Amino acid sequence: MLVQIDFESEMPIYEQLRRQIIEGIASGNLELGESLPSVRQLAEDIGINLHTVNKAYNALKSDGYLNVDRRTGAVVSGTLPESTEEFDKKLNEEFTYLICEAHLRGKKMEDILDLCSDIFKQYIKKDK
Amino acid sequence: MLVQIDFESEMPIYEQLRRQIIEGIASGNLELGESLPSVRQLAEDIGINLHTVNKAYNALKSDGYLNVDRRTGAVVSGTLPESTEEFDKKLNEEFTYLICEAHLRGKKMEDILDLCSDIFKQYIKKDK
Amino acid sequence: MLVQIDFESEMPIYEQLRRQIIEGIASGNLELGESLPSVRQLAEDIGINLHTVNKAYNALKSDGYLNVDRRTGAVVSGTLPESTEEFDKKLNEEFTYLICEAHLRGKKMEDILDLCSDIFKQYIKKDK
Amino acid sequence: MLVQIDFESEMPIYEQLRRQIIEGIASGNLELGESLPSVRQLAEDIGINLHTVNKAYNALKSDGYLNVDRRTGAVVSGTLPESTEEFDKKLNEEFTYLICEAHLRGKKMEDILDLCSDIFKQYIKKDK
DNA sequence: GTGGTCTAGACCACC
DNA sequence: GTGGTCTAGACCACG
Repeated sequence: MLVQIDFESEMPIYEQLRRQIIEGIASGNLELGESLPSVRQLAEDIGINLHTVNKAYNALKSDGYLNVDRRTGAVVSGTLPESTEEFDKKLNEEFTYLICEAHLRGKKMEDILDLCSDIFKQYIKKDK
Repeated sequence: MLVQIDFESEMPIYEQLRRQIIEGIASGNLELGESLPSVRQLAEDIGINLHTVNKAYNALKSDGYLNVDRRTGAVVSGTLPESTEEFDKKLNEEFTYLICEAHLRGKKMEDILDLCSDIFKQYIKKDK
Repeated sequence: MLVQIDFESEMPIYEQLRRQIIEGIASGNLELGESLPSVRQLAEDIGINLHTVNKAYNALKSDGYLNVDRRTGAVVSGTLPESTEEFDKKLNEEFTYLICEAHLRGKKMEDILDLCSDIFKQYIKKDK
Repeated sequence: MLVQIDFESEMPIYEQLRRQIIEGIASGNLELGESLPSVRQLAEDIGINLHTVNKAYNALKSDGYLNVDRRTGAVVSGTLPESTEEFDKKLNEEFTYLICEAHLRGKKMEDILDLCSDIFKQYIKKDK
């Protein structure tokens, strides 16, 4: 799996990494149960500090996406977390904001729905 | 227009404010050309720092949503900004991440499309 | 509130700190909504690194005991987290282990119950 | 006696093993003077490293729960260790922390005492 | 002045 | 060799 960090971005590096791993799992590039590189290895590959990788891994761990300990290293969780009320709320808020701004920029409802369908078709290759 | 700040949120106050103004314009609660409260006034109403409101207004100005000058105060732009390549890219990235995580949490494509439609119908009341 | 770290202990410093803050809240030495020292301040007082304090604060934050952000610093949460199935399980396991070992060391059921009552009476001064 | 290791747990394997042996002795599943499997055997049964079993056995030995030597293998002590001041202190500290956190999660003194009684009745079947 | 992020480098526990 | 902990010091975002 390829990781692409934008060092100019306002988004923290660990957050970019976190998101890309989530996208990797969703798209099937990372399979359930698959091992991830060690923090040191990945840090070296990307050219960042190992603590930054560690932070991303631990964030994913506490959300239930990864199992990570010193015995096994980091492994994609075998069973993914269920939807929580909190997540639904966050999802709703984010979508609301994005759709509002998209509307102001001239996007129609159709455009948004098409965009979502396209993303779904392009990224989501495996049912979990 | 009512502004609701969540002081416990991870999201910076100025960003919460910025988003609510965008949502206000999209929903028609704020009309094109309408005047916003002065920086000082809004800061006092919400109970936040004056610089925080300023930061939100300036961010909206540089995106073309507001016109701000010393004499007239802050006014919603009469003509909203066109969609830019940069914006499309950001929109695509955000949607991609959200949809991937939603998928991992068990959401189906239908759920997402329904959510988008619902938001559109609920929030977007006026064509610009 | 007084913090006492045992630098010889096997228990990580941040974990000792975390526990003492929990005990402080339970005993009423720290009131709901009360501000804690800044990470820098507390780190200096104790003579440890600020990142270590930060880690303790963040652990307490993610368990819902503290609110911590750069606007307000660290504050004891106004509403404490509810009991979760996970917590109950952990509690049960820990008590089971401790009681078994205590039994092997000659403690009777009465001794254990007395110990628990005593701790309750000594530490828990306020109903939340 | 059945040993159940949770490889996902934060707790080191040797510590899980150590605790389960203590619980086994307390519950009477392991009798005083009873032989334990050899390090090699147990390691193979559980599917863990030989050194890990060794570490658990040695910890139990130095606490007086096991006699371990090259000829006889590991045997549950015929006479269990007395309570020490050090142990009492540890017990007190652990109970204090657990009770404080339980209180914050809404447990009443009654709940805690009931839990302790239940565990005692369920686990402790034989007097030593 | 507050916490957040990132880097760097050290030592330790576990397996 | 793996992650965990701790230290140290720098810069930034926020209010």
